[in-house]
Amino acid sequence: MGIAERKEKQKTEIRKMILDASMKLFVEEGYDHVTIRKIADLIEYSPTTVYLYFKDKDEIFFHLHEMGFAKFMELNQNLLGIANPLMRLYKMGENYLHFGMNHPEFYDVMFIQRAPMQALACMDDGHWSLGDNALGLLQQVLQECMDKGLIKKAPVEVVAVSIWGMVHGLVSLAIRDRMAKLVPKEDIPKVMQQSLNWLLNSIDNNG
Amino acid sequence: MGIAERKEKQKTEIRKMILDASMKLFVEEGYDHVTIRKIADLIEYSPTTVYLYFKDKDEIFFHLHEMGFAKFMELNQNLLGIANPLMRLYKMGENYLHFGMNHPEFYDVMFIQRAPMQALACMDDGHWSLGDNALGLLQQVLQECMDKGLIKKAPVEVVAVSIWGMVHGLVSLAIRDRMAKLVPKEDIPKVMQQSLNWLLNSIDNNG
DNA sequence: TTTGGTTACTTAACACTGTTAATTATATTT
DNA sequence: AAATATAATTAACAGTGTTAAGTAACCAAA
Repeated sequence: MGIAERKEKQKTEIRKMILDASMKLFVEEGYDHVTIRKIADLIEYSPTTVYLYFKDKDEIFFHLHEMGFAKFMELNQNLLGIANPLMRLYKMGENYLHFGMNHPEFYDVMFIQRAPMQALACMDDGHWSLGDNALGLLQQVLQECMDKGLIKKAPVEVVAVSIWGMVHGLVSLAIRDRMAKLVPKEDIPKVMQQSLNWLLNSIDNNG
Repeated sequence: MGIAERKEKQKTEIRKMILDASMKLFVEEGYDHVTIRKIADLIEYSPTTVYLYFKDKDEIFFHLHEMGFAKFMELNQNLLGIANPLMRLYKMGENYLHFGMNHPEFYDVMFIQRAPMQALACMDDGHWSLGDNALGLLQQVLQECMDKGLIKKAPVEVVAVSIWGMVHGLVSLAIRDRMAKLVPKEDIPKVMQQSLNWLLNSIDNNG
């Protein structure tokens, strides 16, 4: 059936057009400016056509959220060459902070907005695999650090959540302007770096 | 001028009515369900009347944000009796976590949403005094701990931002459903507690 | 090739949202 | 009582997500 195949191809093609348009609007104008009508304008279809390819707006944001994770994974390729797990842990934190500050829109939809999680809840496998994988990596590194006696022993889940909590807290306070009045805007990256240093130093056995 | 006084009184009375209605909607239905028209319905005025008392919706959210801080300060009264600064620091963290988990809507408008900060930016004194005061308290406690040799010495600003970052991170991840898939919902408060314990233990000199 | 049926897409509309200009009603002052 | 200033309203604009109903395009069988 060559026809069915072609149809399928066209369908995924339009899906891609919609996501590309959403992405463009998202990156250039931000979360709030991604509207169904603007997407439709960009792909030169009527607004209702969008609903033939996606259940609702949340589902589109879910895919943007996935693209954000892909971008983040890409950035984390620089971890592969680092043998020392403690150094790798440090670099992971640095990557996280950099990603959040350099791509606040993506960070927003990945970790702050409710939309993608609501779309996820309406899916067959309601598992947040991308987020879980990321935290899994963190847990692995921590376990390795503990096994080699580089950091103080403690339940990995707790330490992982704590570290993730801190870097997420720093980024989200910053991009939602809760730090600007307290720490001069230009100093924020530096202070974040210092916070990360301080935390990892506190748990370092040779600190 | 008794008339001017009475007028002034009426004006602030209607302002209060608007804020009370907003608060009611906010607490009962959440951030997204606070609309100008619903507020107007509750106070039995037309929607446009709201604009005679508040510049825009963000300004209303700014006041809700302030009410949230008032609520939080109230909760923190239990710190007054604690002489040991390290114990006080611990209780502060606990209060923060409890407040966030028990009043997610308030936490949202206080630390996550952009609206109140935008309203604040349009004011004469664009200073986030409430947030800054809260962090000031944290810095004081930390300084006291360091002076008494209870925790390792480090730049207070850095440690303060780090701790705030972590508790904020934990709460905001939780209330935006980023932890639910990873930590069973009923275990979240316990894990948070453990995270706080772990962090404060890490910096404790007698740990 | 023409008919019938499926699929793809659009038009029109609903029920909302924040916000503003113009208008009416109310209260105060002359 | 008439003129003026203030308060509140109606009507509307320009958006939003989303759905029901109608139209055009394509493919399969007669």
